[in-house]
Amino acid sequence: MGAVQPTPEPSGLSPTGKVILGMIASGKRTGYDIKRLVDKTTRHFWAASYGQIYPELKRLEADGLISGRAEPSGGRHRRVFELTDAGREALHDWLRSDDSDPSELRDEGMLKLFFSDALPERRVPNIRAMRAREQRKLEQLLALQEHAAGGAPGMYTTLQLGIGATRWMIEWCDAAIRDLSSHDTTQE
Amino acid sequence: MGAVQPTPEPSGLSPTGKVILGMIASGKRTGYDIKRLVDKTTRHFWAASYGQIYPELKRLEADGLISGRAEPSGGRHRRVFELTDAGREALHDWLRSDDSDPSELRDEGMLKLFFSDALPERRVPNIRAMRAREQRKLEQLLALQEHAAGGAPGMYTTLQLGIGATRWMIEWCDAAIRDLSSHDTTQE
DNA sequence: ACAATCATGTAAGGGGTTACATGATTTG
DNA sequence: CAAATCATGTAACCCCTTACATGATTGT
Repeated sequence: MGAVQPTPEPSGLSPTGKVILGMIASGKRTGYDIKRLVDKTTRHFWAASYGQIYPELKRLEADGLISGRAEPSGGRHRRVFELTDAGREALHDWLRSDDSDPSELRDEGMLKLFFSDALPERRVPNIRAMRAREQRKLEQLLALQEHAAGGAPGMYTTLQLGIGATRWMIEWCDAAIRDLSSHDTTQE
Repeated sequence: MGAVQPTPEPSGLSPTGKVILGMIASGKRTGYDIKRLVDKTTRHFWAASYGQIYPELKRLEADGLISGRAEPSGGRHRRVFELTDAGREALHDWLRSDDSDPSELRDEGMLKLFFSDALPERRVPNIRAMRAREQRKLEQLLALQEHAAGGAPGMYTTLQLGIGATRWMIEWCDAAIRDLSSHDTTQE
């Protein structure tokens, strides 16, 4: 009864806190820098928006994990953050933890496929649409590849994983389209 | 200025609304049934909780897309829902739409891998932990397979997709562990 | 001059989970 | 008779995105 104790995260870090600490670990960054970096690198498996980033920067600073100082560029408002010792320790603690939240996926194309018995003639078109989305994603990842050529191993490895998984999905779609097209051409 | 108009979904259906209509399309269901079905089938790419399901059932009924009637089993409170004509139409409209929200992934293991340059000795152990999670997921999916043997094509196909993708991930982890273990045994 | 980019921040709302409260029925 | 399962529902939070407000600087 009474107050519900908020399930304490193993690391104490919020989801967005993790990505912020990680991004700041490789150099001083502004909130804006972090957003750009996330969009360019982790976006396909871990997104973040301004509405999360700026408030979380405040919280992390209040908790003593990062420290920011004003570094205006011209007359332009600008706060650059770096890790404190406690922040680096928190990051390492998190990276050392063996348990992670299970990966979460939400895929509307798969849901449509799952329910496609309610409208069987849409099954193949929907798989074609899935394939098109994966193709677009693949192109985006491949575009990042050259930019990330001389990058750190972590970045390189996750990008290769993303590219490989996306290619696998495209091939799966092709195989599924072939299979379904052969033995029910139009009618059941 | 003034009121912010809430970006209207193409189909008008909320995310949870989609899964509810789809689940009810194949037979009359209670909220409890829907939760069980989701956990047994779509959970690995589309989750839903009681806290979403029951309020959404009310909304869908208020919108005339489903209709529920009391069918107590013994003295036990029980409301069974089925699609109205409008509900079936809404489901079909959604299934016919070619655009879907892009698939979203949130994977803490990949984020740790991305930042692993901050603690390189944890790189391989973290991939091993990812592999273990995927292995557990594979076992769950394989367990569903026999239960879903005589199931509808949509269910069968999405399950095969999940199994295939998970297997691909496990193999990727194995290859990555091999590669990383060979050319930096302990030191850089 | 105009547009693009750099830069910070907030308000409102959407969507979600967890934990709890409640109680009947079935199964071992 | 105890435990599991069936069944409904809500309150409290958490996390997140979108859209907006604001303004300086840089590039064309």
